[in-house]
Amino acid sequence: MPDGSISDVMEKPKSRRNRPRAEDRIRIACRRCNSKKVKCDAAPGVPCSGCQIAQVDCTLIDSKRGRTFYAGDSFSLTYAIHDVLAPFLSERLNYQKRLHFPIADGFDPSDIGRENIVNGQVTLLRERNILHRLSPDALEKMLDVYFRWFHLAFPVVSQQNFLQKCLRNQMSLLVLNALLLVAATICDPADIALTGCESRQHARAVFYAQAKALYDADLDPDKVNNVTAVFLMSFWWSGSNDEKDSWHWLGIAVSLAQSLGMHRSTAKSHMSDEKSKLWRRIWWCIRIRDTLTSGSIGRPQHISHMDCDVEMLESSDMANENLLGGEEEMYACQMARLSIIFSRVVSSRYAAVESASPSQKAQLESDLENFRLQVPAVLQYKGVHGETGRGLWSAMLLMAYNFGVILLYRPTSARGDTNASNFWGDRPKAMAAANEVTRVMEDILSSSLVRLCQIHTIPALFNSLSMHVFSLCTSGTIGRELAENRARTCMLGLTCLQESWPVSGWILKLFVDIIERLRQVNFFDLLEVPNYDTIDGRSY
DNA sequence: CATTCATGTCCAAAAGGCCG
DNA sequence: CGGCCTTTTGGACATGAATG
Repeated sequence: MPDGSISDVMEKPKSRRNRPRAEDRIRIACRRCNSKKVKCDAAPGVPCSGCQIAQVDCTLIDSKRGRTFYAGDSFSLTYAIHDVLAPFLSERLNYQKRLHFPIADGFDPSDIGRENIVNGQVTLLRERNILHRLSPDALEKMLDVYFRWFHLAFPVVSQQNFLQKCLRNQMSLLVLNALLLVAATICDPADIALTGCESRQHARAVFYAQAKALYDADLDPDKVNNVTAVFLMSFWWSGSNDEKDSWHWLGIAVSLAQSLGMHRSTAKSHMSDEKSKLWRRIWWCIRIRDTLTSGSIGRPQHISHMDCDVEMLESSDMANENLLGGEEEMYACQMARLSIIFSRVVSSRYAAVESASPSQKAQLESDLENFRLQVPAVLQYKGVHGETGRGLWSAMLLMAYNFGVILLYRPTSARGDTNASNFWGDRPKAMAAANEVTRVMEDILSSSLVRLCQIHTIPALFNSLSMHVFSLCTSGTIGRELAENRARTCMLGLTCLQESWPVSGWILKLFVDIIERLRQVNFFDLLEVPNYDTIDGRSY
């Protein structure tokens, strides 16, 4: 054996690569060589020897080098456009009547492939070293919290179906983690320990990281799962410089949903009744959240009313989700109705281009009033019951309603040109709404259910706070006293809310900082701003 | 300029096919 | 079934754009 000497064998584990001469490497290989992973010698205009022998067309691969493409940031968008939207559009031509076709269908839950998908998801998380699994007890507890306190406001998953899949270990880890992110946000402080995390924020971060990794890796072929998960991820917002905030994830949810055609009626698409209902619920949840988010952070709405013809959400759509009373059942439907009006308030009053006419304004006013009148009796606010949580849904609805009222009526500074500012502003109505929000918050605070508040409580409170500060600057002694107390209640509410929603904390801090600065400049001497920088979680 | 990272090439080992 | 040849595939390393 002339060659197989010992030294040869010893060499093997190290590097037995004889410097590949960079010279004979070709710039771009042809398709065939590329797929076969063999050396290619194609020159411009001349087929490579491999293809010549095989007598096939020698075409160079479509290289991505030299193109401006940053995969990380826009990954989600890339997915939405290339993977979902493109096939949708290309098939659209021969698809006139039916709006939804099989290509958009997700996997059947009973699919054989489901196990592999779950395994693939676990593998990815393990590789990234971020796999965090809950004990069966903890999982059950968190799911319970989710379905008891969140699901009815945003019924984006089918409870029965999901729980069954959990038992069979076939649920999408993507959806599960997004769901746990929400559960960790609103669960009882005592439950956090069950998850094995140090704090609520830690738990939130853990579940978010897992969901995001799974989403980015694009491991779940079920497109509806992706929509659902991304929607739930929009409840994540870590701080003011987090680019991937609620608005970002919502935008993706909207985009993915629209590319599936969720914004269109499914009536003519021969879809199963159950699926049709689920789609309708998901779509309305996205819409509700899109308008409320837009109204609170002042960015444009993703969804245009004109593009949608999904039937209004009805309580029958919520069917077979086990309901305790009428209140929960009606909540989402009422929010859906409100979101339509809310959306118009935002787009007509706060559009970049002013176009609303007095009659449109009057229409909005009467629509809001009528909305309140038609709210079913079970959802009319009659206080919050601390033990059972009864009344919380009514409270949330009332908050959202008043949030809309404030947005519609809040007066603008009288300094500027008065024409434009007086057109919309109606201070007494805005004040009344702010006071009502404050009263409701007071009830919630004394019921110790703050952590269960929906996220729109924050902008509602914050807007009320602004109104109180407004009257603080302009009222007489008694008015000031009242306004001061109300402002304090709002701040207390916002402070408590930050336990669940960190956004609340930093918005409040920003606000307090600004007021501090104004005081120093002696614009007006304001209320004592309590120091909320450090919160011990108990005694406020 | 150095570093980082996704993308691309192609070596070499494994797997597959065929024949006597 | 062993030897020889072809095809497939894992993965080391090169490359170049983006970024520090």
